[in-house]
Amino acid sequence: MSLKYALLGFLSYQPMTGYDLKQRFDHSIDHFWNAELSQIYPTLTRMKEEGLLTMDVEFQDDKPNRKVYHITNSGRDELRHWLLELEDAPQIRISFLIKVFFAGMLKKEDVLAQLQHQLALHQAQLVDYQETVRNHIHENIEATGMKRDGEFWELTLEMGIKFEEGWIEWCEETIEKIEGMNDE
Amino acid sequence: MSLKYALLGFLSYQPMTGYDLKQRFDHSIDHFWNAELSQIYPTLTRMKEEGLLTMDVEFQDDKPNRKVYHITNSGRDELRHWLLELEDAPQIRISFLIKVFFAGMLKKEDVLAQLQHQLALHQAQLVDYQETVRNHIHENIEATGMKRDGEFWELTLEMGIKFEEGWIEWCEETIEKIEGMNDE
DNA sequence: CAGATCATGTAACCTGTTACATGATTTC
DNA sequence: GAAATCATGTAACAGGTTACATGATCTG
Repeated sequence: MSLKYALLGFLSYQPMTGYDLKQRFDHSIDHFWNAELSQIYPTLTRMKEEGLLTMDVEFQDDKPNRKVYHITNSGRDELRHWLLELEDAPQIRISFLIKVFFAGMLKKEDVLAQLQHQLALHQAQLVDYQETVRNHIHENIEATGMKRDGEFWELTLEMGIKFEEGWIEWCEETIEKIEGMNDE
Repeated sequence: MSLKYALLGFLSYQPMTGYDLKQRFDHSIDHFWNAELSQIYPTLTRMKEEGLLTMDVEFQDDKPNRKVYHITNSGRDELRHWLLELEDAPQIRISFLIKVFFAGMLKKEDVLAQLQHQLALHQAQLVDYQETVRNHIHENIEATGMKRDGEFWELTLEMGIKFEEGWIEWCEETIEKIEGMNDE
């Protein structure tokens, strides 16, 4: 249940609603984690029941009331404890590689179409990281003055960029190799 | 439902039992996909009901009967169709990066311990790919004579290696950066 | 006038993991 | 004597996605 800890993490910065948290996910950690509102809301409710959060209601006439969640000391302890737990290597699931694995039954041109498509996706993703995501992070650092934390935010972005660069290299190398195969 | 297509892929090579298929998963595609027997068995049953597979029972006295699954023409069509569908960029979930993102609240040495742990895991994984997995693939190519297919099997391994190299580089760079930070 | 933003949720579904059940044979 | 191999499964649970429901205000 990593979602819980991501929520605790953001709430350790400041009290927020579920809706606010979803925005933080979209703008800061989308490149390695995200969640839908339909998952966030019930999770916050459960975390409140567990004593990790408290909730204040801000009444609104025109919209549903804002439910502002605050982290408790117990929540802070649990977050800190989780952050210190050594993490296993992530397990990978890439259905695209299943396609590559069984691509022997396809014509060269069909495999190449797949690879060129992936290449384009990863090139676009890389640009998005280097521009949009990087800007979001920098804006956040300036808006909050959280310089030390910001260094860690940037490190996660660097990993995202490294991933995409790896994909792009592999796609390019693979396209060349396949072009060199004889299509018996 | 990529599991279905991975099963169809292996069964397009030759008829097999669920147990055999699990072994193929472990030895060939574990670095980007895997499944438990408890998921494979019911999936095969369902695929048979869908007409993608047929089943022969080989009676055994001492062990449960072997249920050997064969791919049907319909199964082959569905596999081929899926292989041609352009794939979206894989979505990533790396809980370790949540830890990095919120590492600002930790002491330098605690963050470094995490990173050194990850570094070691990825170094070990890389060696495993370069040795064990590569050997499995080569043995399979020799045992089956599937040279053209084998080229694609190797390409997926190359991607696994590229991933691990990326992780290792990032860990090393990150460890240096963090060592250079002042721990206020 | 359509679509995004704000703001909350519930319900059904899909995928995958863990635990449990059985049991003979082979290997260390 | 313990653990791995062969061979099948079921049941409960966890996590995440998609669809549905509501509704005002703001933006293009």
